[in-house]
Amino acid sequence: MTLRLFDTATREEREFAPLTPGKVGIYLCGPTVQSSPHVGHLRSAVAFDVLQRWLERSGYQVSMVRNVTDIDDKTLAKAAEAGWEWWAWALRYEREFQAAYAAVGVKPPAAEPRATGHIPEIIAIIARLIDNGHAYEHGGSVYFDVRSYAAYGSLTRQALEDLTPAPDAPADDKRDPRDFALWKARKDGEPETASWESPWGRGRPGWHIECSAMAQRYLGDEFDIHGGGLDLRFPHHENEQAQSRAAGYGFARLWMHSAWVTQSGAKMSKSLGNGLLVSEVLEPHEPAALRLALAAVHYRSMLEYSPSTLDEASAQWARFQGFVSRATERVGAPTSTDLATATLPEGFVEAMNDDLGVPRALAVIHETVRAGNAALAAGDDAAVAGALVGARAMLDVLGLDPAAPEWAAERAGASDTAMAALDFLVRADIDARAAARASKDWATADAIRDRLAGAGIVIEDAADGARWSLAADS
RNA sequence: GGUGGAGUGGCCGAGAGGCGAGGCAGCGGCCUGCAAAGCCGUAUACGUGGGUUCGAAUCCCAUCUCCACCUCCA
Repeated sequence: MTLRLFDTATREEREFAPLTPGKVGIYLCGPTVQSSPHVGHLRSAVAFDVLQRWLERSGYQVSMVRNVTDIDDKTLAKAAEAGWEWWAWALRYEREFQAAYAAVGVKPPAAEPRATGHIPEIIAIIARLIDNGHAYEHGGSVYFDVRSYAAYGSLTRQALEDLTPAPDAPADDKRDPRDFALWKARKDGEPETASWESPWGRGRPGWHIECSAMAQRYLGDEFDIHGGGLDLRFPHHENEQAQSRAAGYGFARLWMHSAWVTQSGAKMSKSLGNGLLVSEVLEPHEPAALRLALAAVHYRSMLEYSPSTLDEASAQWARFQGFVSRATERVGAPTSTDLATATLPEGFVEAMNDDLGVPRALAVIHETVRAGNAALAAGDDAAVAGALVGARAMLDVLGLDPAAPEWAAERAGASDTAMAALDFLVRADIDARAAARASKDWATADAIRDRLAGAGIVIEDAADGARWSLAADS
């Protein structure tokens, strides 16, 4: 069975066939870096990170391009208000986004281009659109002529006459009120550094044209997948597609859109004031639990976020972690080759191939972990080893292998040497407790356990002796 | 007004004509000195009203409610 993906443009699942065999080019709309990232931003990033990991596991070489929109009206306005240079303001938030992505295990993209670094490419496309009659200049600004392009509205199935006017310029300046800006003439009061020379005078690019230019620069005239949040479909993606295709390029062959995070049914967003900052969520919870919570729901379904969401994810994460560490202690860690070549359960593969069915894939992982835990209790080491390899390989596809370096290090928040030293100290207490238990001195044994618990160290008794671990953060 | 999406057990969430996904919480049991972890078991679930069908959460009709995009938005 091959991978099938839901194409938002045709609204149906389609068999995925890359333009170039063995390779996949993906353009993902990244953040507009004008304020701190919230949980919703991470959901989109995690969803496409899982796509990348599944494609890679399936043998493809993936070029993921995720842009940074580092200039726009809001960035300029907010920076001015704060007395910052706009570029310093943008970079500050770009760093916050990068840190947030990294925290939840999103792989760094192959390219992370900034809009302001691609002015020549942007100008070239605009010039081409003017030449072929799909764009026109007025007062130093350039607009896309929506009526010149018959397919306008096709991505989102909207008729031109049903749309409300684009508000990015006075209607008088445009041939049609729904025309949108490709190039914005510099306005009085805007910083000199926020404008560039162009055939139409100084100015800066419109939002949509940036993505058309960067996608083409890194992925070519036509590429496999364009992704982004569902809220970008219109006008952003509709306009991107119109520009690029009107300019004569094939552009994206398939569109994927991730749904958003809701709270009490309402979309999480800054403008509604219900945006939950990543920094707030990560304060009491492990990043891996946040990633699990965001990945666990199918990417096209709304994800209802509540205070218990992270508690539940933490519990699941502890279950995965517990099995992996117990099983590893018993049968040893599989080699990276074992993990890379492991045959994944059929149910898992089918679920992932069916438009990334992570919820069903997760169910298979739970089944594997349950079988592994049972084998652990039964002393069936061969079965334990099999379950360990399988579970880790599947979890890795979701970016959630507990033994992967990013999570293993995060868990302890300490280096290997510090952990070894801690183990040496705790071991003495465990031995003392074992002696007390041997002589049925339960009071002493419990006192030792309680004392360790007070220090955040959890003791678990097993048939072959006690083991310790650090308590979960939450 | 236009274009879409959603209503599933206490909660989160899959599924999309016929064996009650999975997780979290709860309850009972096993294990344990007690715990913890783990395992086993445990649910009159599919917004409402009709209809089609041997059989519907899944199809059809009607209806109610909620959400989103058409402003910046992942």
